[in-house]
Amino acid sequence: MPQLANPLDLNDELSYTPQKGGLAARAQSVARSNAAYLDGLNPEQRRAVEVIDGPVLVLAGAGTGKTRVLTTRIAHIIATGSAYPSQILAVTFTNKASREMKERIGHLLGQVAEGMPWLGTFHAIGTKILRRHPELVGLKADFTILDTDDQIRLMRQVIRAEDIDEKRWPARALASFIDGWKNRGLTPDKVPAGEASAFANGKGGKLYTLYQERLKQLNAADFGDLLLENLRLFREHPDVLQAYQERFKYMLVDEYQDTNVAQYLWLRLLAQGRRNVACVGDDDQSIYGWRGAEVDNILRFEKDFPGAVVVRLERNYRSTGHILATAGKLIAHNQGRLGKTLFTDDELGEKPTLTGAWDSEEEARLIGEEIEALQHKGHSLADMAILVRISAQMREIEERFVTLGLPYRVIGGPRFYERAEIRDALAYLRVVANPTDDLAFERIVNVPKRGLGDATIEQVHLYARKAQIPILEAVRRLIETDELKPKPRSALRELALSFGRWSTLIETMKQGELAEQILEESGYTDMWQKERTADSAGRLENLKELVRSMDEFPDLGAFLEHVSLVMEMTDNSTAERVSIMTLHGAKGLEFDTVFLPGWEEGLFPNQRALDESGRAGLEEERRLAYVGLTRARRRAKLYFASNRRIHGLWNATTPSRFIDELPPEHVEVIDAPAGFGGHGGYGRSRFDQGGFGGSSYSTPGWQRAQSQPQPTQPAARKSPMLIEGELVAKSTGTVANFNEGERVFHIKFGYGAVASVDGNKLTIDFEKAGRKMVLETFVERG
DNA sequence: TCCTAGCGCTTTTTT
DNA sequence: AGCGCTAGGA
Repeated sequence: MPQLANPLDLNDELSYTPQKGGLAARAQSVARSNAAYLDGLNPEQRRAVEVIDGPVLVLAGAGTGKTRVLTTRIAHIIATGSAYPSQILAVTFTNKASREMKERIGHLLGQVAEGMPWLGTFHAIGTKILRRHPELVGLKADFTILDTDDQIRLMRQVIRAEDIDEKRWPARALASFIDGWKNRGLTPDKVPAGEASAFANGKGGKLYTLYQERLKQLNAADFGDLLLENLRLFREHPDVLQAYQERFKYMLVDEYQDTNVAQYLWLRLLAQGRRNVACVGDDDQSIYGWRGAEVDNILRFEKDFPGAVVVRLERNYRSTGHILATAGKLIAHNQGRLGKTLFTDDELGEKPTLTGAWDSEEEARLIGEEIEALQHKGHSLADMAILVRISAQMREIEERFVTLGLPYRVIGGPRFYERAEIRDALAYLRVVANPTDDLAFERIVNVPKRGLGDATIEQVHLYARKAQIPILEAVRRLIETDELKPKPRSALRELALSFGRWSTLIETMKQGELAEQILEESGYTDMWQKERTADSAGRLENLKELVRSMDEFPDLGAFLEHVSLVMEMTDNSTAERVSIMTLHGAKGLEFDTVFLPGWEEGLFPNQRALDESGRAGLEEERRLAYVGLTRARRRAKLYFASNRRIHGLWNATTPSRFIDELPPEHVEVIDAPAGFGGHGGYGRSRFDQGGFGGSSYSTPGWQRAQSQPQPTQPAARKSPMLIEGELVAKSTGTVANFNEGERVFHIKFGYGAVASVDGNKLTIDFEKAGRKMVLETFVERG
């Protein structure tokens, strides 16, 4: 390799000699003593591990030992002395995946894999590279990484500066345009003209350019830039690219089906050097098309790398036979697959079950009952999960679990570092660590309230712009003049002095302690203590947790870097709980029992996915269903409800088309739910109806059935339906079909007049609630 | 400058 | 229904 000047001199690590007793040395001795790590691999896995030279594509179906192959392959490369750990590039999508991989490599080689500096997420590795050559892309080494929130605030500024109506062209929408472009590796000059003008009457491209300029002024990069700027770096500086191509003797990529264009280009540039690249993925589990992932990347791997070895992993070690057959039949309905058929030697096991519920509340109740039943049989709650299509489904399930006292945990809810109080605290710390971080400063300049309003902020902003200096510096200068009104002036002086003081403390104080002092002296803690709302105690608790976690890092800078790249807090709670999460969140996980509620048209497949992406959207939804089913080791339990509340309104729903695509011989249809309304069957229900001991008929569907006819509900149910029929017959009566002008009564909105009729949807002018659109089934003649 | 009533939106989520 | 944001008034 050519001699390169700093910081391109990569020889430091390339000339590395294995330390005595270090990772590589140990691994080599493992290899010499017969490569025990290869034991237990099936022939395909073994091939995926042992073919280390040249391009390899591993098509790894769900549960076929993908992670094992990846980690063993790394171990093998090291153990055979083919490369040092520091010469292997291994990329994942999530921090979780890279953590897991680090751990498992450590296990394989008998110690923690600290010697793998280039194992990480795309973004972490992109950042690492950028921090080595920041000046080549117009940044400084301490550049700030903006999260989505910062990003949108900055775009809002840009939009306002251009005098564009924010109502019509919200920053959020611009953010998704720009994100989309960055995902595709497009710098402002490369965006197709048509797309660039789609936003804000032709100003989209200009806004993108302005936004990028602002980022550079602020010495900041957003998530997209972490990769995009790498691409620019590699393209504009071939010597740098070459140095990395030579450094990375072997490359491994996890979840290759999820790569977007930018990531693909990045990988391709690096892999063009030695061509020792192994991509592992499953086209059937590609569920991130909506955020730019290109399944095509996996489909065209063989074209990009002629002569690539393709290995299919189809032996499934996770699920029992019926489950696998069900999932396999479902996914076979997709076209354009690379085509894998999973098989297992495991027993057939239990058939997946399908249960129809009256409404979503009953669905939640049935799930709760099933969980309790399993629990009584000795199953652990930790081995069960409920996988939903959208987060909104979680609420009813949670409510039910709270009623039952069933411990649960929601995975992937609002994230710790995204909570307002945490972001505020972090903003203080960011300014202390880097006084030029304008966005952070602006965030907390008036939090807690210091009597600084828009007018003052605007004034400071203007001054800073004119003088080309950071805002905090502008504040320092302005308070020496008499341009500010006395009150804001003294407030700003106080704040500037505080920041000056805190900055000097960095050297001497441990970061956690410093944070505590800052939160105290700034009045931030006070602010929440004074506000006695329901959640203020929780917020103070979060702040404490933040301070506590900070000291695990060597210094403030390391902590902040961690926060911006790893937006999650490690959850150490080991308590035994049922997990509730979205199907997306479940990828890569597995459970003995998986509950899959909400298999209804419109919800799953999701109507919006269908509307926006048509057939491709439908296929992605189907892959999502496949992912859901294949999470189950022993039991998969599917549910659909006939009525579901959407945005507050009850809607009649039909079962998902995916249900019809399941193989009947492998699925058990649970007939009438064990207890319409709770316990026991028909007779008991009748008894309950008398109202003794509290009626368990509390579902809206039931209440509705009691109050009015249900002409739109097909009489599909068996015994419960009969009861309902009886009740329906007893209640008011006539088949509802409303005419304009008719006076009606709605249980919630009261009396009103029908303004127009559209199928079963009525637009009604309510006397109290105004004009609303409601379903016909919710009103009666008044 | 701060507070509040009203309006509009609402899939999935990582980094 | 529920939330967040904005505009407009005190």
